[in-house]
Amino acid sequence: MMQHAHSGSEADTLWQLMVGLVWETRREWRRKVSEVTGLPFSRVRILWRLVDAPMTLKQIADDTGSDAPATTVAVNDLEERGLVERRPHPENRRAKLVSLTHAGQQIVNQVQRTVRDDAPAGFQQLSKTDLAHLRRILERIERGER
Amino acid sequence: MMQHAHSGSEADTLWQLMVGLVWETRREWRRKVSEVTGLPFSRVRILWRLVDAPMTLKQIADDTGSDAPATTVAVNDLEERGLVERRPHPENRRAKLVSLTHAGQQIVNQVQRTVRDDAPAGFQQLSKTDLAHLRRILERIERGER
DNA sequence: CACAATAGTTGTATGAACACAACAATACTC
DNA sequence: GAGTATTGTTGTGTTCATACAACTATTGTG
Repeated sequence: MMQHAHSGSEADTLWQLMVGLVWETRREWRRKVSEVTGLPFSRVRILWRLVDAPMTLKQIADDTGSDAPATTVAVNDLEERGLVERRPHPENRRAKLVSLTHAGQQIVNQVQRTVRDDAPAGFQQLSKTDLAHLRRILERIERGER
Repeated sequence: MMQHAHSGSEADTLWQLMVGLVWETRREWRRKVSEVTGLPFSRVRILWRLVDAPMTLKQIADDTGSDAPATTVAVNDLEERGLVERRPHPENRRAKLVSLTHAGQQIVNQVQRTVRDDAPAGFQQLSKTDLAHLRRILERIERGER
């Protein structure tokens, strides 16, 4: 388990603890997602973000932390695979809206169906009360996020 | 925010929630760690694991999920930089023990000092009671891990 | 209208991660 | 002791991620 010990507040300490729990499980999960979809993980990540609504390339770039050229390449890749399509932006002729095709949506569904991301063993040992506490706390953290 | 919605148990749902909170913060954190150390993240990861005790290459490989050749290359790199040293294993002449040098330890210290990984804003709004709950629950999860 | 800013594209280069084949040295097992 | 398994090394190739330069088209601003 990786330690990120700091001399910060209790909140920071607990954050490190939480990160440690989550972090090491992600590598295997990513690998499975790639395996199931036959796509690089970065591509699946984009599909995921498009589920809610179409996005411009700029939005995708900002959201994924990659630059414009990388985003163009990624979207080209997805478009050539028929998972995504570019459409003109109704209000800005410079921009293009990228949206999921049916096939793209199916990929996302497939991942959700196929790639189990079960809670680690320790989770299963929590009492109902603890689970309720945890839910309340996590939701509070999430609400305060921004 | 990425969604990993499943139709699993409450524990799994909360796990998804926790993963979502942690996941998106890691990219930037990794970038900073690499920037500060001048090392690929995979190298720092190995240094981190050596803080507690020396490990054999086999152990490092298993622990990081990479294969033997990749581990050899990584340790070569770290050794050439003087951050790590190979010593014969006292009980198994096939194996070698990899341990941190003083310089290697300093890199780890430097990361801990330099790269802040503060808890997200929502954390700061938790009451003392909630923090205590959270600590207890996280520790329980961690103990039940294996 | 001239100029700057924004959105996207193309091309190139580089570093990182990962996987496999082939091999050497040591340890274990029948 | 012969055969097999373990530990580590070397080399090679592939895929991914990332960053930058140079460019077009459109929009906004003085």
